[in-house]
Amino acid sequence: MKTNDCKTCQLRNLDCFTTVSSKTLNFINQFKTREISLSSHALLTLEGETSNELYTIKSGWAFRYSTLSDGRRQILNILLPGDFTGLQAELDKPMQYGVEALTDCTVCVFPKQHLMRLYKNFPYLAHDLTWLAAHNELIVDENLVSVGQRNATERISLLFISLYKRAAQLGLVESKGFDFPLTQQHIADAMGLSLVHTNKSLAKLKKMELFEFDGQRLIIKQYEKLKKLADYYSLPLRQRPLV
Amino acid sequence: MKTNDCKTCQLRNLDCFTTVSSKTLNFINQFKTREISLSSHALLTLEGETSNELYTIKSGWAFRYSTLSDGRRQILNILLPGDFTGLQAELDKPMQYGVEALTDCTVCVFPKQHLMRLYKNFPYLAHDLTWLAAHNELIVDENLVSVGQRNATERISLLFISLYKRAAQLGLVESKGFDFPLTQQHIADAMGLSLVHTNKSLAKLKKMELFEFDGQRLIIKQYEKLKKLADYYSLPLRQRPLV
DNA sequence: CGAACCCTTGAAACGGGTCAAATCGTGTGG
DNA sequence: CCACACGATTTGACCCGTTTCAAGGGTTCG
Repeated sequence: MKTNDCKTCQLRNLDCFTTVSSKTLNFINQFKTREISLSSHALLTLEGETSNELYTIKSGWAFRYSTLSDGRRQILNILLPGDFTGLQAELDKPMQYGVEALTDCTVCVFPKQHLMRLYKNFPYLAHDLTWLAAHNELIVDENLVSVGQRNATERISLLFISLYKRAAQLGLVESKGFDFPLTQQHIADAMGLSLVHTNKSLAKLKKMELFEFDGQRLIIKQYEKLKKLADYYSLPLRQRPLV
Repeated sequence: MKTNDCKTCQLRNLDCFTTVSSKTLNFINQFKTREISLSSHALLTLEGETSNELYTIKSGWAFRYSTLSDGRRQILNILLPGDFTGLQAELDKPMQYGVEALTDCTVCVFPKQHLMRLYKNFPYLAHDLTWLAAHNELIVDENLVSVGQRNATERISLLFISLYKRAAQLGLVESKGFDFPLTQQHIADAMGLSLVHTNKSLAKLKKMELFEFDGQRLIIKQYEKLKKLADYYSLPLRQRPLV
């Protein structure tokens, strides 16, 4: 048994992920070419680089971003364990975005070249991949609504609510709090705000006692109020595939 | 032969779309349950509604949008002929977004229920579907970068450049111009700007002679300057699947 | 002890939002 | 054929949220 065998993957024990047949699991296991360990701030992929690989975050947090030529950076999506990325890019074409680790991460790597083998032999898995691609878009959609229509405090509220829910699904939340590796600069870049204004908006929400930071932990003190402020309407939760 | 036979679909004559085997084409043809004719302003799907269908725009323009409870609306993506939507939503779950026609449209409808049959028997087609889902995300990504990082004139420039390229691919551009059914309110809602400021920014770009309107036609007068202003780096163009 | 990073705060400038009103079609009904 | 309504576009004035500039303080780590 390989040390990094998919059969023993801790994520599969979480009931937010679907279960798959052992035959499928075997395939995933041999489809996976390797596992990467990234330390915080390390880059998984570069903008403009070509990549022939697909990635699943096994542990840790990362983010997908895109920068303009003058350095302005937009964070497109925060990646949590179980999240999948790499499909957006064309084989042999430079990618429009990069992926950077927020914490130490382990990432499972799959070759794009053999993707058709998956589609030919594992239609259910293929269907899952499409689901994941569509689900990723939904998250970007949500971000776009925030950045386009909400003001600073609403955006931050929504970000917190949304990450809270995703973390909770993964069993990362304990007594209303979870490890939160984003700096204020990350929040600013994700929400299309300046650092200074992000700081002031955070201070405002803090004074309203909607949340607090305990070191690196974000504690959601008043979930319902935060939700209302963000005008949040929940995405339907269901089991999601893990590739 | 059905009147709306996929084999005679005009879109397939465009060389921006991949060709498929006649067997596959037959399947697509019978997979399609019906065709919808929408008039301008008509709603294809409603926010919060459940839909068990997938849609391809056959002709006309439409847009996907999401609104907050107080009425603020974000346009997520403009849909042109050949564009595909509906994957984002879960079967039996309410959708987060609606789709509205910008012009008179015809839309091809496929049932989500029988999607697995496609995955089981047409792996290449299944692969195409995933590609389409990922490609859709790329467009939303691009919008998010705009809305998050660019100022008003940059955003509008990018929107025009991006629609120009998409229209050109479809053979809709003639002597630098193409039919442009968006109102200034649409542009505002897509770019996260107010109507008034959109109008003033448009006036500014118009005075710089970067573009002009000739009735409903948008004419790109200085493509390169517009591109530079938008800090545009082009998406790789390749043939794309048409389902 | 300094270097690097992150968070915090104040003051001033500005881009974009809001309010209000006029103009310009374009289509409709009397 | 004119009158009117309605939607879309313009324009001006004012206001406010956010950005920018600047500086200080905290913490970690070599």
